[in-house]
Amino acid sequence: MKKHYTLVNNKEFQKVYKRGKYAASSFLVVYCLKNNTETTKIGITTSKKVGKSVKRNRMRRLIKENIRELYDKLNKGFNIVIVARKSEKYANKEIIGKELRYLLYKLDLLDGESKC
RNA sequence: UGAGUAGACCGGAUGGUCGCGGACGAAGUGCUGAAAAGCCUCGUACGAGGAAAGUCCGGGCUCCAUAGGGCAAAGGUGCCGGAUAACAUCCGGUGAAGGCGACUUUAAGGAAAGUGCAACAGAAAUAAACCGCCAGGUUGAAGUUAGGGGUAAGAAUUGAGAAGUCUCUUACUUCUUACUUCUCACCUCCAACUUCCAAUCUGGUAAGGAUGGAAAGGUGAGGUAAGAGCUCACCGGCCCGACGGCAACGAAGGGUGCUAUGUAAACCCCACCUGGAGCAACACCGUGAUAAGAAACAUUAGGGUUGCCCGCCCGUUUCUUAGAGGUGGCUAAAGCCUGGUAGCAAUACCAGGCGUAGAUAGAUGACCAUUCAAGACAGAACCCGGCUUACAGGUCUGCUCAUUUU
RNA sequence: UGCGGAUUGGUGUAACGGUAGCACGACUGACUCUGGAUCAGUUUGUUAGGGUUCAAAUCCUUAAUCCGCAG
Repeated sequence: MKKHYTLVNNKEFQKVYKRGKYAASSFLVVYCLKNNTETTKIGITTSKKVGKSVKRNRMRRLIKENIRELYDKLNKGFNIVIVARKSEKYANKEIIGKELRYLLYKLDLLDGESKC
């Protein structure tokens, strides 16, 4: 995931929160909004509710790792924000990946082929 | 062998595939650009901690103020010596407390400069005199002794008188009176003395008195009217103190019967220290993204509000206000490792070597295999020195105590 | 990142270093045919650890949680 594909400014995040669709599960919340370009930009936030810095970093890395695999399959032209809700001790890549794919499919961002 | 105590160290390892960060190098007329350079691609080595944490202290660095120093305020520190750039840190020592011991803990100046506070309880709280104990006076009560007076009764003796018995006398008996002696009861007066008696006054005393954190040295003996350092012995205290130590302080010895509670982490006094703000500081380049408010226009359409309704939100242009963004600061530093010298040590000096993350929404992850003790606490954000707090487990060393054997 | 403040029963709040109080709750009983109201009673405590003090909610210190302000 290269740098210029990530959301940076607080304003962009606020736009997505205000005007976008969302879908939630027990671990994650995904927001999305059309941005009228050909690239998809992704932002990840982990609030302090998740835990201390080690837990927050762990959740962010797991989400990143999953996004790295799914990035090419996503429909283009969206701003996506992924929020981590809570961290479980035994959350690993598989569980996060399942939920992420389910949520993206729900928002029509993912083709039906890779649905699980 | 067991129990304990002090210190040092480690904080999963190895290999493979994919991925991330900055650095260095290389190639390509691939893209942008006038160029420098940047992006893209490939390769190389490197890439979180003992606490990176909390932000509790101290500094470097930057800006502001002063451009000379002092005072006050406010805050801090507080046994002594040393180390250090500095410190509330560290090292060594002193005193005190705890432990059989190794050892541990210690904000440890001043209470005779002053002010304040000490609830409740208790007789009394910083000062004695409520009870008690003792002595003396007064009064009362009781008792004892001695004396005086009165009333009533009895016994004995003596004297006198009268009567009776008897022929008379003597003698005997009875009665009355007086005196003496004895016994007993009651009343009264006066004196003296006594009291496991009571009241009150004066004085002595600090032994004893349910309390309290604290009651003004403790224990024992003598002493005393009762008591008391009143005296003595031991212990404790205070003062002086040869001598030792740079100092805190220790201390042989001598003197003194000893009047002075605690609290300064209450105010305070004394000594010393501190100008303020912080890398989101600051410097440079720079632009028209964005936000807020006002006015005008358009529309009741569409979208969002996770299924429906109500309600709410979302547009364009102009003006005003704010100033976004990027680069540097940014890692070579009071640095780390090894050895030597000085020092008990903290540490200092010398020599050699290494010079080791630098992100900017924030880089360390995923999967597989092997192995073991099955991996805790936890993620750099300008940088150092400390402190504090969290932490699975493991390794090593010194010392102490107990038991067993020799 | 820096600065400041707070923490007392279930809730809101008092308390000079000296017995932790008040109101609303909750529970129990009485009254009532029953409930409400009323009356009587009970329960629940200083964020945590250490220190100073004879004695800490209060003073000092270390930690935890929460809130606010600046940029």
